[in-house]
Amino acid sequence: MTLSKNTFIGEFYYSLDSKGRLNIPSKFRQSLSKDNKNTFVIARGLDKCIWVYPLIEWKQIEKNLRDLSSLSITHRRFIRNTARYASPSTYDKQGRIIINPSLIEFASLDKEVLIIGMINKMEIWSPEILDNMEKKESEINPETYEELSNKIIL
Amino acid sequence: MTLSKNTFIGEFYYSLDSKGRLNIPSKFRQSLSKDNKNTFVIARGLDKCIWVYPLIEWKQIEKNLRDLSSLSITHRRFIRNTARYASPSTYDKQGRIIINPSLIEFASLDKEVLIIGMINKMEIWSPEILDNMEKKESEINPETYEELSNKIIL
DNA sequence: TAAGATTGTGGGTAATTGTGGGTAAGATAC
DNA sequence: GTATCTTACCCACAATTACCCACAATCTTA
Repeated sequence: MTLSKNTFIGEFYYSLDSKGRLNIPSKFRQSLSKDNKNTFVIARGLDKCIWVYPLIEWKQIEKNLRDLSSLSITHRRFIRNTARYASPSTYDKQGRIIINPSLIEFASLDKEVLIIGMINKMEIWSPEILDNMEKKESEINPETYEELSNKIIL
Repeated sequence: MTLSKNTFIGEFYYSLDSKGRLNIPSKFRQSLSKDNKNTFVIARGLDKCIWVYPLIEWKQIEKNLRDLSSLSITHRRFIRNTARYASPSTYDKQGRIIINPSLIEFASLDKEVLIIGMINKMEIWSPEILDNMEKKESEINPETYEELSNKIIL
């Protein structure tokens, strides 16, 4: 069953093969709308992971980036860092995308890889790296948590 | 008799079979609205149990999560922790959903399972785990009741 | 009370999915 | 122009998942 279009939830352990190919979970493929043209945009995450956007979602980000004024140094740097490492990737008939070597290195990916649904995008992690980060990070800031609990009723 | 739509009350002891299938109580199925498309979303509870949302209820959560910006690390973590362990499950002609192994492990489920109606969702418990928790936890703090009394009229 | 419908539980079969490798077309370097 | 490397496409196969049928126990209804 597919829920909302272009929305991803769940976690999946998949393997990155010797050619740098990674399967997109079937559930994720099914939730994609046609106008994505079987294409994702792959980029550096803000954490030590890879972000994979459906084309449509990425276009929205591009639109938002356009609205940032380059007069601000912060804006310039943000746009540069976001756009610089992004690249499109169409999946093959088996449903696999190719992750380029520089991103594999950035996320320290090995053969076993963890794919996490993050609503508007997916994240690709080295399981070890994510474990370490979860341990290292302190608990979620209580104040922000309060703020979130007002917005979101679980 | 079914009361309000997509609202669950009561408790039921059911069994989890060898394929990880769990029957949804008939009473709960009857109270579901059509637009749920026979689908639930299963997720980690904040306690050591599993939360089962009707599709419609979950979509509201997704919508709220979508409005959080990934620029905030707290938001990212919140989205990750919420979305990661969630997965959709459509029930079969017998009215059963599949609980995936990682959630079964998380909630320490054995064959006998307790399903509790929690108004907007249901909870799935190992009866032993719930007993232990109830024993360990002291009574609900009287002050907390005072605070609640401002929000809820019984 | 008896007959029929509904419900909870179990298992078998067919379709789908994840993964590996081979081959041909295209790009690049010599 | 040829040789080497890269990239996209195709096929194969094992493992998992989804779908179907069966049946006993319970509940409903006439």
